[in-house]
Amino acid sequence: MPATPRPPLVHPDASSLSLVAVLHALADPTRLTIVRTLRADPERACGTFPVSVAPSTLSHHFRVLREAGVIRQRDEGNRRWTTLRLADLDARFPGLIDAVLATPPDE
Amino acid sequence: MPATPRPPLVHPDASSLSLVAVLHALADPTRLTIVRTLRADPERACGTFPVSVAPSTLSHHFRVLREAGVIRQRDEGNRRWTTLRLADLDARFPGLIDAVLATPPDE
DNA sequence: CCTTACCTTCGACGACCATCGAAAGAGCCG
DNA sequence: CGGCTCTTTCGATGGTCGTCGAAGGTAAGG
Repeated sequence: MPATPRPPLVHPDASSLSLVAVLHALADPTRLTIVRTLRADPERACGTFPVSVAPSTLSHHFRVLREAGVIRQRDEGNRRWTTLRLADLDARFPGLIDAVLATPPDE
Repeated sequence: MPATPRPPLVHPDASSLSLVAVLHALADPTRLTIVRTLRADPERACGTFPVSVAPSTLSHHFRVLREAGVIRQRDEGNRRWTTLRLADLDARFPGLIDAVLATPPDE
């Protein structure tokens, strides 16, 4: 039995993003840390984020962000690379992600 | 026993608003309708919002918005008037509330 | 004083959420 | 093949959320 390849990641279209879903995805401290980290470093592997939660919990947060359209992920070998969908977000909700990212942490 | 007057409403300072709390307050369809209605009409009584939930549920949503610093409420006679804290929000999170309000409903 | 209007609080209920550990899949390398 | 790394899925758990109805309290007016 041949090994099945990784199932392709699903990402919502840029034009179909839901405001409530995006706001909900951003309304969590851990996910906000992920988004802020991604702004500084455009592409990171999953295991390299400065968050203190279990790997399975981190995977859950990536799924929430991905299904809301906040991040895009692609597989390369053993790693899953993550990027911010900055242009898509700004086209759909102009100024929103900039306003969120302009606020420093711990405030 | 004399009747006790209405307890004063508590509102967080403009400088102490939490980004996560504001995003969470906005990440709900009913509360988003309240905020959008308030943009068109600067001051409304609680019972005059075009939402289809029970009065007790509406009261709950007002509390979430008020404690996050999104709205301000004042009592006058029997009615409770609600306003958007637009200036406070824009001073604390520049562009955020504008970006949210720029997105039309049902999108 | 009694009634009506307005809004809130309380208690309850079902749904969802953030979190974890255990297990497993896919890829890479010796 | 065998082991190691990276990441996900599954099941469970404790907590929070949105919702409602019932009850209550304040205000205004007959």
